[in-house]
Amino acid sequence: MKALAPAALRPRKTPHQSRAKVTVDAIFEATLQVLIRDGTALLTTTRVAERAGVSVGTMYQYFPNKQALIYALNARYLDVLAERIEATCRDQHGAAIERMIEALVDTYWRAKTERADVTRALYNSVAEMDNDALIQHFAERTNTATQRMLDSAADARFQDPEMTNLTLVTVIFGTIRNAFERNLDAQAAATLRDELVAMCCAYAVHARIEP
Amino acid sequence: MKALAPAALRPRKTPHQSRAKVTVDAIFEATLQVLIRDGTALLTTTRVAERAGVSVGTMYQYFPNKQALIYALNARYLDVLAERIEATCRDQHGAAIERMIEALVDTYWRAKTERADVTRALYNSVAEMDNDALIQHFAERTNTATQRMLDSAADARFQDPEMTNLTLVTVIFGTIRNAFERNLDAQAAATLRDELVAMCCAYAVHARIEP
DNA sequence: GCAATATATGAAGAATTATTCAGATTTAGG
DNA sequence: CCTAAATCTGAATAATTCTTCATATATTGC
Repeated sequence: MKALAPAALRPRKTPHQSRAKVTVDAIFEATLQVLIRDGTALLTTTRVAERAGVSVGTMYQYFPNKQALIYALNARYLDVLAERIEATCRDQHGAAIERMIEALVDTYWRAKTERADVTRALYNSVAEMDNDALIQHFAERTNTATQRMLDSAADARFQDPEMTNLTLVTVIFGTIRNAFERNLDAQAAATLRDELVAMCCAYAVHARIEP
Repeated sequence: MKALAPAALRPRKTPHQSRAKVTVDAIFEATLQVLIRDGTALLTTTRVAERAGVSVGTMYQYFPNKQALIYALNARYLDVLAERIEATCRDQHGAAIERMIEALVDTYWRAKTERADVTRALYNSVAEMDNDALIQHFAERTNTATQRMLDSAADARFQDPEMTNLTLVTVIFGTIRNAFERNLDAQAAATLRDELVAMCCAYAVHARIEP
């Protein structure tokens, strides 16, 4: 289900032996750590290799260039995030609309918050590459999942289900990102989270076809 | 009202003669154009100087380093944006809550959309610097403006005005950014915009103290 | 145990780029 | 018109960094 990367960013080869898988994982983990500790500007191939405990050449065996490495790291992250969202949608299949919204906000909020350093590091890294394809792919995946969930709501049928879905996901994901950037204290963050849920629930209820 | 930049990013000197002002403006404009045409990775000091029609040395007369240049460019952009938001808030002082929200969404949406290439270029450029101070300053300015507007609403008084304000601006700014990233077609974008307004209005009406 | 294949090494090469500074040119003000 | 201050120039410097490749080591399947 991974997004197909642009030619210049596609991995060179996929590891077959188990030690190679360990190596690639180490490289990913090292990249993330360097990104967190030193930031995008200081992310060099040698630094990554050093931290991963491998030589630079090894990195170039799997990634054609530095960009491809960052691209793959983000693809990996978005893949996990999309999976979590899909899981939430499956869990809430057939539930009440308000529970769906609560669960969706909860999942996304947690994903962004629980490792804030990772989130921040990856947000900052995307400038290094053409991330349109990634975002587009992520949007399609999550849209499909949330749409399917919404269509199954026990207590609601919508006038324009596609639009209701688009509005909800854009508001939820956008708001959470913006909240994240504001560095709110725990108190304000928690309240904002609740307000967001309430707001989306009120919207969804109004967007229903009158029962 | 500009944010005070971190020491290492502070401009070296401010132009006094008129030709110097022209130069600095040309440098800013050139930076923006290179950012739009070639992207962050290809933004080099020589390229900027070339496009601005000045020598590299001139650039270093006003900015201690490349980062400072990008920082100043973003500060400039956010300053204009904040001014536009403040103007909108002043215009709507004492109006009905729904008009306020409509106007706020309109202003921010327009600012992001009307020069999408600029918006995109600057979004991508922020990874090159420590932009926390900028975002924080921007948030404070706009928060104050919208709070003052909201408190003056002709038809509403709120239980928790600060929280209502924070929720509204976070939802509005966050949603618009996310919508922008989704590359929606004009049709979907327009509808989403309307839905956002409706959603915020419904929220605001519910957050009122019962009249 | 032995090819064949996969994986790892890291010094060397090539290219790019940020930044400086000593000197030239222009402007302002008296 | 003349001096001091402001502004501009751009070749040279110094440092960094990506990427390659010939060689070495490890693993697999037979």
